[in-house]
Amino acid sequence: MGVEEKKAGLRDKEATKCRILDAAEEEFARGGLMGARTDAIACKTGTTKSMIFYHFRDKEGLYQAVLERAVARRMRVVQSIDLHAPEPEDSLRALVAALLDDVGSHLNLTAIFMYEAIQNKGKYYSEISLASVYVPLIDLLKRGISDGKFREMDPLHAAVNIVGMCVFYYCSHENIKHLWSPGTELLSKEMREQHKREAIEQIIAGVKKFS
Amino acid sequence: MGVEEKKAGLRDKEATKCRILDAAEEEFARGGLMGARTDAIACKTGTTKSMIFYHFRDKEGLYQAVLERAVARRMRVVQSIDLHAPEPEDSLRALVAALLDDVGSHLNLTAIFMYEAIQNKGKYYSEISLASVYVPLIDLLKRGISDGKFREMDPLHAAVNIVGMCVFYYCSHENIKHLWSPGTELLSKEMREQHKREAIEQIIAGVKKFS
DNA sequence: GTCTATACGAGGATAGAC
DNA sequence: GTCTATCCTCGTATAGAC
Repeated sequence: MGVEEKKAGLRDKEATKCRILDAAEEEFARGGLMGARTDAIACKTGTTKSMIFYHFRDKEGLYQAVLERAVARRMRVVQSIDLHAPEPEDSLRALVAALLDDVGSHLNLTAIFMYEAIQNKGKYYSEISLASVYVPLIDLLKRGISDGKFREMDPLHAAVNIVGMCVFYYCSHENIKHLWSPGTELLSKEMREQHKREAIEQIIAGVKKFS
Repeated sequence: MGVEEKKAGLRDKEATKCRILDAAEEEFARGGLMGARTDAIACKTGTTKSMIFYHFRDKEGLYQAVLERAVARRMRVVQSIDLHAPEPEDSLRALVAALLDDVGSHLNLTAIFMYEAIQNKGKYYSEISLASVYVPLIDLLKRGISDGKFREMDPLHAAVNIVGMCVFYYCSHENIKHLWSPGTELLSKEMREQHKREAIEQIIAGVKKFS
């Protein structure tokens, strides 16, 4: 194998797999497992369909690989947050902010997670990977409740509702944009920042105890 | 045409269309426009594929018809609520409760709306139909803010976030069920009621002004 | 208004050369 | 490890009989 080829990634196994995964991520984000077309993926990679089946066995295998990489990424974001600040509110703000940033800057993954939920009913990821995102949030809410800083509430429902608030704007941005004045780009830096501020305040207000 | 045939709905145009729409609703809820298969729809109706194309021209036409019916239904729910109660909080509680009941008891429509957002980017419904659901909520929030009963906030973002909270639980129920103790059925009457209570309290707390 | 048969293209997957 | 050619099923859509 020539060095030039390796540099260009043309005959480098890992580089090729990565390129396929990137292209697949885009395509699965468009239509989910069912809607994605393998030729579309192949087309975007610059390689051929055969490479997909060679490296990932079949469409399902590719999907699983995409999903695993996506979950790992999201997991890293959640686990990078310090959840033991003295005030649970501060940790919650940090966690939600990080989640919103990640959701907003990786729209493909956000769409894929939503598809996985409604289309495949979570079949393709383990309970562990889902829990790794929710459990820190749930634990944080529990701590706030027992500290008397948060309302009495069911932390599971609250956590799910919080995640829902974080992702819904981004899942439906093309859909709801007409609510704003014409031409408003919901994914612009300014709008994303505004959404973050609004969502955080709404989430905090929703769980905080005002006594 | 014999009366018996008409009674059984076998040669009744409207009855047949309705049966197709019902079956299509189920199928589109499974995989969206892209993922739905016309044979699956035909199979569920008891009629044949040809009937679908006869009555609705093509798959897209059928999808549009399903969506229109769905939007009309949701619109009726929203418009049935009295949004001018003296206390905006009371109207908001009523609106959210009605929305949650409708979302939870028509899961197919809920999934279809989500698909329409992420898969088709709202292409298949008019701006008007979307607005008809959001605008009453937005107006209600505006009233609450100007009355000094709700926090200072952007009513558009808040409305989107509220809808997100209402639908996310139901969109991802199969996905998140492992967060609860094994065997918990998130769609049971009890869990739906609990989710409604929790969501309403979280939503109200999220917008209310505690001065 | 409904059914059967079928055209035809799309899409997932494989074989085998290089 | 990569490419070309190909197979074959599935799925949309139509034609035409009843």
